This record gives sequence, C-alpha cells and structure tokens, in this order.
Amino acid sequence: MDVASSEIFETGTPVACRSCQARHGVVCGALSNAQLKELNRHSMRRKIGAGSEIIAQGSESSFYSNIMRGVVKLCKMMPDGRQQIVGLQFAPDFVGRPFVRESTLSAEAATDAEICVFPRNLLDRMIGETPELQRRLHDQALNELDAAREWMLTLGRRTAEEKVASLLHLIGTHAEPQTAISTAFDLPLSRTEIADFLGLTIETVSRQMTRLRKRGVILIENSRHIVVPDLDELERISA
Amino acid sequence: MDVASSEIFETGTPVACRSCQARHGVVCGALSNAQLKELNRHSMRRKIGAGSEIIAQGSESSFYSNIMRGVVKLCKMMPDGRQQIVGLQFAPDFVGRPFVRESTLSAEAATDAEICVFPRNLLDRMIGETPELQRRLHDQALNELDAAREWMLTLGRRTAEEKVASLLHLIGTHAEPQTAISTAFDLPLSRTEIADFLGLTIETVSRQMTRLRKRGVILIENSRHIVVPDLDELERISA
DNA sequence: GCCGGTCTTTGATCTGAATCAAATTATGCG
DNA sequence: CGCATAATTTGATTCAGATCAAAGACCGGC
Repeated sequence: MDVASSEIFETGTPVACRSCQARHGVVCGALSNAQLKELNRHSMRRKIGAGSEIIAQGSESSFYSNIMRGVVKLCKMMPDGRQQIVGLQFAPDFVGRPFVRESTLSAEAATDAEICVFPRNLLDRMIGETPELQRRLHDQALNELDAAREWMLTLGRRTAEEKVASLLHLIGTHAEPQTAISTAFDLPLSRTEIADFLGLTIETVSRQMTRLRKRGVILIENSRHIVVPDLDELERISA
Repeated sequence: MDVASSEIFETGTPVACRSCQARHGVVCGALSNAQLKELNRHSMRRKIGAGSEIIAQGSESSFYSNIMRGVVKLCKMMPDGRQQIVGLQFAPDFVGRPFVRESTLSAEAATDAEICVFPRNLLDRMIGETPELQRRLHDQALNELDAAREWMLTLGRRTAEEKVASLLHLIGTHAEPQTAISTAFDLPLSRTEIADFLGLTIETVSRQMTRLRKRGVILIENSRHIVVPDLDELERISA
C-alpha cells in the first residue's frame, strides 16, 4: 500500500473506504476504521465491460461486490434457454447472497461498470461481528424483496404496454431529472434484455416503444437514448 | 398470567415461547429468557378464519406476526382491481416488514390459521438489541427474495401448463410426503387465488388441472384435495 | 332432503402477444 | 469510407390464453 492511500486511514472518522473512494456502499459505511483497513487489504476495485459475468448461476462464489458505477442485471436461465431478468441493481448496491454459497442466479454487468470486490469469508466474518452491517444488508434485502414483488405484479397482471411503460418509468426514476417532470436517459438494456425483464418478445417491446413514441409519451433519440417529457404520464400508463 | 404458564420461565434454557407453545418461530428461538418473558407479556395468540386480513395494503401496521398454523397469502391489488399474489407463507414464518411501517401489500389468511401477534415497537427494539434475531429475519428475507425471484421466472417465462405444475409442485413440497415420491394435500387456495398467483384466469387454471388429471399426473379427489402419484413428474412438467 | 348461492368445469369465440419473415438502421473494423 | 454483422423495426400470420356463456358440482341453512 502506498503512502498516499495509507494516509487516508490516519484521519478521523468517518473514514473513506479506499476501494470505494468515499462513495460509501452499503458495506463500507457500516465498518469501523480498523475493519475498513483490513477489508481494503483484501479488496479490489475492478472495471468490467458490459456483459461481464460477476456471478454465474449454479456456481459457488467466493466473492461479494459493491457496485460503484454502472448497472448490473440479475438473470435466471431455464435449461431450455428461456431467460428472465429478475432484478436490476445500481450503485451503491451490494451484490451477493449472504449465508448461501451457491447462486441460483447470475449477475452480469448490463453496462460498463466498476465494482468493489470483497472476499466472502472475510465479509461473512464482519457481518457476524457488526450488527450495523447486518442491519444494512437486511435493509437492502427487504428493499429488493419489495421491488421483486412489485415486479411480480408487472409480470403477472400488466399488459405489454403497461409493462414497457413500467420499465421506462423505473429507469427514468433512477436517472437524474432534467426538470421537475422531464427526464432523459440511456437505456442500460438492449431490446432483448428488456424483453427478458418484462416477459415479452423483442418484437412486442419494439412495437410498444414505437406506439409510445407516436403518442408523444417518449422521444427515441436513438434506440438507446430516451427522452421522457413527462414522467408522470408514463406512471399513469403503467397503471 | 397464571401460575402454570409463568412456571415455564423458571426452567432452564432453552425456554419455550408460551404464545408459540414450544413450536419456536423465527422470533422466539432467537431471544433470551428475559426477552421472551417480556415479549410474552405483550403478545397474543390468535385463531383467524380463512380470508381474515392480517395486514392491509397501504395501511400502517403496528404489529408483526408469526404463523403458527395455516397458510398466509401476500397480495398486491391494482387500483382497477387486478390482483397478484406475490407470496405464500407457511408456519413458522414471520409476517411483517421490518424498518418500514406502511405496507405495500396485504397479508391474508388463505386457510384457517393461528398466528402469534407481537407489538411492532417492542419487537423493533429487540431486533436492534439482538443480533441473532436480526440474523434470522435477514435470513428469512433472503429466502423470500429467492422464492420471489424464482416465481418471477414462472410468471414471465412459463406456459400455463408449466405454471400450474409449478404451483402444485410448490404446495406438494410443503405437504408431508406419503411415500418417497407420492404426496397428497389440500390446496390452500381457491381457483381464483391460484389464478391470481399464476397470472392466469380461473378458466385456464381449471383447464390445465383437468389436462394434468387426464394425463394421470394428478388425481383431483375434490376440487381442493389433490393426490400426486409422482412429484418428480410435476417438477419435470414445470420445466 | 331441498333450495339458493357460490365455486368449478366445460364449451365457443375472440384477441393480444408470439412467431415467422423481411426490411431498415446502427456499429465496428480493415 | 465501405462492407459485414448485429440490433432494431415493421409486416403478416398464428396461437395460447382471455373472454363470454352456460352447465354442473358443492355447501350451508332451513
């Protein structure tokens, strides 16, 4: 460890997590200086390209990660190849399944991303020793559960149009707003991925997007860049 | 509190939770004798009939519960009346959303049930004081998250036949097996509820059930009682 | 045991989304 | 740039599941 970075740990609390460069994730914010110091010794910040797999479905993973930048998709694949995206994660979310080694889903960078990688054993120990960390991870798990259940409603009961509007609204909500009501953003997902998130085919996704465009609900600057003049209108359509 | 029941707390650890009558739920098993004693003073065991609402969507709840017997369904309702069941809970599951007062879903007894009701404030305090309790609730939240995501795959990517087979397999798994492969059980859900769980209509559910019956995959003794000669066959069909 | 209501099954038809097919638009690369 | 390849859009047709309709089956109450 070089002098410059080690200096960080000499200053008073709260201390910045070096790997996370002060953008505290769920994990770093809950740890003491000593724990941070130890965690940093065994952590790694990594840039990964879109499509890189972080965790593979059916495999044992000995790492957890924190998302520092970019979007990560959680996928489940059936033996015959059918696929369902079961969640999107954004910075500063934690990626991994505490208490169970084998993963029932894959985690893959949807966009180029940066993640902070921790060894599983070390973090498991810290979770046991640090109620505040456990509480934060518990809290994130509950938020993901709420989101998953909200999405179950979308998958089970919404029409194709409502599904597409729901997705655009979801992503629009994570983008920083331009004005009080309007937003613009780059879609982190291809049409195929959107279809796999919504339980539709790419043709249906495309058709619904053009319908929304023709109605003036959205502008499609290019297939990945979307402008939403009125986010509330999208919410209304998603029912 | 009468003498007989107070005596329970004089015996050595592990102590039985009086409300739970020794069938320790997630909560009781994590608490010290003193905590159990206090919790018991403010808890109530309740028998509730099928259809009783435990938590209402959109309301603030000041209680948590433990399921002691029966099945509880978690539902989300859209403004226009469309409904989606987003989870089933069995004994000894915990019901409630720690850290957030307002519920985004309703919890309702699917069958006659018995629950153990705790005051929210008291249990919240105990969660904060008891890492082991936090850990157990965290663990349950993660298990529910896994189940929710598995169900998202069902909702988004499985056919009607696969959906119905998935549900029967899920419930068959929670019933005690008759032999190594065969099972029989009472369905805790009506056809309407099954449809709301699977994102289908009741007609489609009914048709798929008769198809499975005609193929010999299941026997329908009466609309609520199902015999499954080979549970693996159901799993195979659910893909 | 009969009656009214509810739940479930079955049948006929319709429709939203899937599938099949092809054109069009991006994207990267030598 | 210009070509090859992949991604997206658009069009024609099909089909799984929804909707509409009606006939059983079941259940509680009298």
